Amino acid sequence: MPPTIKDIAKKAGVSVTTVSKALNNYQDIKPETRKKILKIARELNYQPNTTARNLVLRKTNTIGLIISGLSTSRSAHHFLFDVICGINDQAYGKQYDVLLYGTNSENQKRMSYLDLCLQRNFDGVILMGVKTDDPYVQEVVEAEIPTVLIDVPIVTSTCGYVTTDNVKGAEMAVQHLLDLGHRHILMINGHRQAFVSLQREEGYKKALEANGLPFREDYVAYTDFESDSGAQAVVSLLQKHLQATAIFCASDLIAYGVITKCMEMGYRVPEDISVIGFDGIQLGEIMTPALSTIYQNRYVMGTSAVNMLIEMLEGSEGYSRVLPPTLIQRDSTKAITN
Amino acid sequence: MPPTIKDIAKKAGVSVTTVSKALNNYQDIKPETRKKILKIARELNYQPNTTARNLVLRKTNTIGLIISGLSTSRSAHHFLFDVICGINDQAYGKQYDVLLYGTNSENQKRMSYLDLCLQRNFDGVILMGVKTDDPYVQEVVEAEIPTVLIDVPIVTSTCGYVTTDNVKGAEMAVQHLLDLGHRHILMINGHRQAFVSLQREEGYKKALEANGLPFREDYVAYTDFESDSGAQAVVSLLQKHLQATAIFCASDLIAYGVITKCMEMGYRVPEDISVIGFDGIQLGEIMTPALSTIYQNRYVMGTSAVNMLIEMLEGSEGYSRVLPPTLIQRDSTKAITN
DNA sequence: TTGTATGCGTTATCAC
DNA sequence: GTGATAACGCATACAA
Repeated sequence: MPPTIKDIAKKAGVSVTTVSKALNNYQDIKPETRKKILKIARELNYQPNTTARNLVLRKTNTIGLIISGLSTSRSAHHFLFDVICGINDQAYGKQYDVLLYGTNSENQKRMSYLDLCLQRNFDGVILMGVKTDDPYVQEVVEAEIPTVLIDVPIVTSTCGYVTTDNVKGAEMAVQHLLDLGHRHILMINGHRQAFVSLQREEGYKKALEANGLPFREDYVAYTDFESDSGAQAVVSLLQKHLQATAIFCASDLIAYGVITKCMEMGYRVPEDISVIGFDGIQLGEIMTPALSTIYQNRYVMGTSAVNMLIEMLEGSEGYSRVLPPTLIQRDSTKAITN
Repeated sequence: MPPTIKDIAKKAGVSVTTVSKALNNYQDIKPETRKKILKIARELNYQPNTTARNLVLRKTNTIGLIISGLSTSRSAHHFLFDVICGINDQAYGKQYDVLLYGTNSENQKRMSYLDLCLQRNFDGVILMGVKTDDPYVQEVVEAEIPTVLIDVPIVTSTCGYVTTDNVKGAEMAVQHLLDLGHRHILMINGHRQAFVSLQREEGYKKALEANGLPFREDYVAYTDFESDSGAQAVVSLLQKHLQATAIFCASDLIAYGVITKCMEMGYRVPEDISVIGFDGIQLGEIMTPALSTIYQNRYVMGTSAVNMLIEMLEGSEGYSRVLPPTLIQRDSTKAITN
């Protein structure tokens, strides 16, 4: 049994009230008493019981980090890990604990968002990985528990979100290809249940139209963000559109699958076809050819989310924080030659 | 304010005891009473307050996942993420929560292992990423808190560990090179403060000696497991040992750095020099040439750790679980030609 | 089968 | 300055 304030009180010959006050730096305690109490606490190696503390203070100082699709997605870690690091570091600095809770679309049906949060007594939560048609997307606004969403654009008095400017990022990617002279640019998107897919497609469209080019639906294919499905998608897309000279991929992993498959099919990248990705994960540097891509700062997404959540915990309303993407030019894109 | 058992009791016209018992499936409750109570609980959307529960039960059902070097290491996620997924999945299935706690060597000095665990009221902890000279390595055995270490060989009544058989894995890697005819095999190891480095070096040594070859200290260089330092280390090592035809690297990232640098220096891989890694991360498939390596099942390390911890929580003593590595042959190793 | 009383470790109120 | 005492929400020994 670890020592409690009661043990300290007994040993010091004072009441628990006095001990509690001394330990919590109240000013109405005689300096000598405080000193004595602190000394005994140190001797006993006293550590306050967080559970008891949480109960009476009605605050757990705990952030629920709810991640949908944590384990199910093979590719998740490339994106998630840095965000988690950012969250962890920032939470640590602000004296908050992080409870990791991995879930998926199925489990979301079994336990409601509100129930989950109520049971765990989260002060607030950071929610990521949810799809547009996941139950939690609706429930999060009704629950009225301070929540920061990653990459899901919802703002209410208790909900905010942080995301990269995906529209802008996609525009930059496509504009980069246009600047290189490409006119027939395909897009291999993620799945339609991801907000970022919609946004990146919008950016793709905007860039084309800003340059007087038509948006063609049949230029776009959908995948699950993984390399395998990217590879699969590119085959039929390229066969249907032999005039294409460039491909914008909604993730670096898609781009990897696409490039590999293109080479298999006899295309040279970037000589015959330029490919650009999205994310800026380490993989892109390592591939041959090194991948041109749009970088999003995942670590900052994490720290921003924690900061926003804490602001909300202190009374602020939800808002949005949209981070700027960056174009990274490497070897998978090249000016068109003819 | 969320509803409590008191609210239910009032509404049902019974005592809180009855409610508590009904909710916890005690058998000495009249079926109708139970039914009524459950109905009201559902109506109010009652969720038990975990904090209060933890306090009285003296059990938090929470596993502390303490990771040293979570953010500091650029390469961490390749290894860590899968372990975390395994831990999360298994803990979820066994009704345990996972509190993520990232730390580093510095912070370990500021707050002792015991204090950290006492404050958070962890039932048990899974500890990973610690170096041989980190404070927690000593403190973990004194703390007497059920702990499972990842890749740190300590067994006491309250400590166990899970690891890959690194000696065996290294032997397999080196034997693979020997089988291909290589006789001058360099090793680029991780840092000396990692247990796995010591073990992999031992395996390297054993394989050489089993084949009647001498172990030469000057054939081994040390790095921080990252690609950059691998690249750096290989330069001087190769210059000193021009007869070398193969390199065993203690991580896939080191191998990547090594291969890149070798090519820069004009070597062909694997024609002039064979390179094998350790870990089996996705990067290896993507590199050119695709990396031969030793695969360790990180997800199972995670699930095993949770299982072991729960056994210990139920009274079992600490033990060790050593998982088998697998050789993956790809394109970075080749039979010697001369 | 149900209720009363007590305690888990802490903080807060208020009297002394 | 200090100390009873109640309260946080829940579980349980024991009495009824």
